[in-house]
This record gives sequence, C-alpha cells and structure tokens, in this order.
Amino acid sequence: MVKNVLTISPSLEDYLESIFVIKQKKQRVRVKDIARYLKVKAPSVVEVLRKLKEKNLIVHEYYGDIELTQEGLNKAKALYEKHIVLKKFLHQILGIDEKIAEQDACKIEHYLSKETLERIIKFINFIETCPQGVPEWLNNFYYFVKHKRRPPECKAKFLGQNSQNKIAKLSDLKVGTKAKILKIADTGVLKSKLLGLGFVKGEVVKIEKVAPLGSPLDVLIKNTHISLRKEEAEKVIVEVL
Amino acid sequence: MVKNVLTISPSLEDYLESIFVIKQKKQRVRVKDIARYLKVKAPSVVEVLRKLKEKNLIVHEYYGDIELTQEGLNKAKALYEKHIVLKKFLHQILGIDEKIAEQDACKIEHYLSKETLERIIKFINFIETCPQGVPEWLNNFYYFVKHKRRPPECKAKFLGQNSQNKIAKLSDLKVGTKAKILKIADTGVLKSKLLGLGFVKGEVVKIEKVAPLGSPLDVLIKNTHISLRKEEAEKVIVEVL
DNA sequence: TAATATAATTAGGTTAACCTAACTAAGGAG
DNA sequence: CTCCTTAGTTAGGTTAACCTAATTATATTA
Repeated sequence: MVKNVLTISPSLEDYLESIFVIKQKKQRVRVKDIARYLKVKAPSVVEVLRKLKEKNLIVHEYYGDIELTQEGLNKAKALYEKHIVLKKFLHQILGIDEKIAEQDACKIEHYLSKETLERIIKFINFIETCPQGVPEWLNNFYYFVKHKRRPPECKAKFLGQNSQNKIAKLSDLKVGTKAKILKIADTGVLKSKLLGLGFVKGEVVKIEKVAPLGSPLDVLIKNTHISLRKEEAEKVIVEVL
Repeated sequence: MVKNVLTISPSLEDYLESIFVIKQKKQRVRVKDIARYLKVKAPSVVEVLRKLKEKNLIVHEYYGDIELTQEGLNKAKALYEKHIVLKKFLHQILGIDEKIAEQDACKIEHYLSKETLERIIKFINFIETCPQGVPEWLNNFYYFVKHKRRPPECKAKFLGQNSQNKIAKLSDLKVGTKAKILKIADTGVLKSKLLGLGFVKGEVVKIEKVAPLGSPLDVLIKNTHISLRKEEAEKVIVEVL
C-alpha cells in the first residue's frame, strides 16, 4: 500500500495548525505551548513533533524551538484558512453562537472536501459583496429563526397584505387542517405528477388521514381523496387556513 | 473518570447508522452486510457489535440477525437525519456534486453540534417554504458560482443599468486600480471609523501600495493617502472602474 | 557557580479500531 | 443425512494517539 506523504491525519493537522497559531503571537514556539493549546500532555507533543519532522513539515532540534518549514507553513496556512472560513460561515452567516461555531469549525475542518470549502468561500463572498448591504433575504432568515415565521413584508408578495397565516409543507400539517396551495417546490417529474393530480396554486386542500410514520397521507382536494407519499407532500408548500 | 454511556464514538455511530440503513431495505441485517457497507472486514464488525450490545443499542444472538433496540433505533434515526440534512444542504442548497456531498456529510455528521444542525434545518426550511419558489437570491448565487459575477438585474439596483463592472472588496484589488465605493459591509465601530476617514458611498478610491501580506494597504481618496489594515479594507465593497 | 525549578525527553503502558489466519456453525445440494 | 460452501467467531497482531513515571537538559536564582 502506498502511503501518501501529502496527507496527514486530523490529529497531525491540529498540531501543525496550533504551531502556526502560536507562532503568530509568541515568536518562540515550545512544546509546552502546544501542549497547553491542544490540552494534551508534553510527551504526546514530543511524539507528534517527531512525526512532523519526518514529514519535513517542521524543524526541531533537541530541546530547541519549533519552526515550520516552507511546506509546513503552506499546509498550516491552508488549514488555518479553512478554520477561519468555516467559523465565519457558521457564526457570521448562520448566526451560530461564536463559541460553538469555533468548536464545530475545529472539528469539521479536517473532513471537508476542497469543493465544499470553495463553495462556502463563494457563498460568503456572494453575501459580503452584495451591493445592498446585508442582503434582505438574510435578514429575513434571522427574523425567521427568531420568530419562527417570515416577516410580514416577505409574505406580502404572495398572500394578502394582512395575512398572518403560517406557511408550511403539506407533510407537516395535522389531520383536519385546511390549507391553500402556494407552490410546488420541485421542478421534475414530481411537479408534473402533482399538478396532474390537481395540486395547483390557489387550490384548497384538507388533511384527512396520516399514517403513523407520516406516509402515506390522505388529502381531500376538489372533493376527491388522494393518497400522497411523504416525499410528495413535502414538496407542496401551503398557507395554513 | 466517568464515562458517558450516552455518547458513542464516531466509528460506533457509523456502525449503528449502517444497521438502520440496511434494515430499511433488507429485513435481515447480517454481519457481512455491515462489513460490505462500511468497507471493513467481518471480525471488525463482530467486535463492534459486542460493544453496541454492551451499551444496549442492539440485540444480537450467537450467529443470529442484528436488531436495534428502541434506544438504538432512536440514536440511529437521529444520526441518519443528521446525515440527510447535511447532504441536502450541501447538494441541494450549496449545489455541491451529489457524490462529494454524500462523502462530506458522512464525515461531518459526527462532529456537528446540535445547535448548528438545528440552524441548518431552519435554513433549509426557510428556503423550501419560500412562497416565491426557489428564492431569487439563491438563483443569483448559482449564477454567481457559474459566471463569477452577479446577474445584471441584481447589480442594476445599485449600478447603472448597463454597468458590466466587477464588484469586489477593496482588499482584493491590485495596485493602481480605481474603484467606486458602494457600501461599508459592517455595522459597528469599523463602519464609523471608515466613514470618518471619507469612505462614503460614491467616492472614488485608488490603490497606491499593498504590503506583502495584504496589510497595510495604502489608498488614495480625495487626494489623501490613507493606510488601511486588511480587516478594514475587507469591509469596503467597491465597483471596479 | 551550585542548587533548584522548570521544561523536554524517554520508556513503557492503554485503548480504539482496524487487520489476518484459523476455527466453528448454519444452510443447502446431492 | 452427509458433505461442502459460506458466514460468523475467536485469537492474536498492528498502528495511532493518547497517557504516567522517570530521566535529562536548560534556565533561574541565591
């Protein structure tokens, strides 16, 4: 089995990144700094340093300071950037508490593909360069998180100006509820099928029965009983009446 | 040290989840099914099954089928939901390739906090119940990913209708570039500071010098040289002229 | 500068999660 | 019903990532 010298384990990544972070504020990086930072004991650090040295990622003389090689620096920087991006995404965009965002980023950074990382960077960039300031939709999301429903002006485009009704998926309604169809959240065959069954915008439906696991679901529409699978009902967005 | 019986390792989580997934399409779950699913050898499976049995998460008799206990089923379902949510978020919202989304979700699911998971669920829900169908901003994001700039109608609100100019952060511009300020992407003291320095909407700036690491950055504004730190320049959104 | 405190290292142990090789039980096919 | 294949199990080994205890080097200070 060929061992890829270019990839290192999550644990080694943590050590490498910690060296970079400590170096940014302390000039000298010593074993005990890493131990404190990563909350491990000194011998564990020494053991890992030997491995990083073997892989030419650090320079470390007997009882001396720890320095990153060029290669080590590149790797560490890339890891640190991943960390920063993830934390930013979780904290500044999704609005997660900073401490939790930090913890999650710490863990996740080791397992995220290059593709996903790059897409997240683009997402952040997309939001930050929005010429309208913080995008309206993002503020609507924060409102949605806080109040569990969209702000009135967001619904206004589709509902009557004064509607206080809840928007939901058909699959989330209780038996007996009536609702008006707003849209089918699908573009494929499922949409055609549902339209064919009479699930068109403006139509009023009533939930008649729901099987124990949420599927199938019996719906009354135009005085006809129709049985939907959960996956189908999830795509029908309605306004609860 | 008190060992928390309620939390299990990422590896055990994978085994538990695999049992749930296999059970959904095969009635009987056997050692070799799990081995194939997780790409490990049978003795590894047997060893883990013993641990899961000790924790009362499965029932497994000598040479018999594997069944989840109620507790095991609950745990497995929660894990599976995490997986599904993450994959959906990566694939259906961020637009990551399905295979990569699957792989990333597989890994990340073990390390994501409850808070973050719940926020992601809300984010998906926010998008799926949008009364306008797929939200306009999300389509704009896909356009942004594909063409590396916003669609014309998105910029139109801020720029002239026919502007083809690029929107960027001041910190990303090269030396010599001129740009018009569109907004300050910050709400706190930084915004006040920048406004005080003359960084107001409509003003034209020119990049004079950039230090090797991107900070500080020398900017010409109203015939005055101003030195900005990278963190500051990142918050200034401009239209490149 | 010698004594002492602190930091780094070595030696050796533990646990989780994998493995191979060898053995045993179960389920069909003749 | 026996033989044979396949699946499950046991025994024992490996590696990564931690640990404690003991030792050695360096730094500080009386």
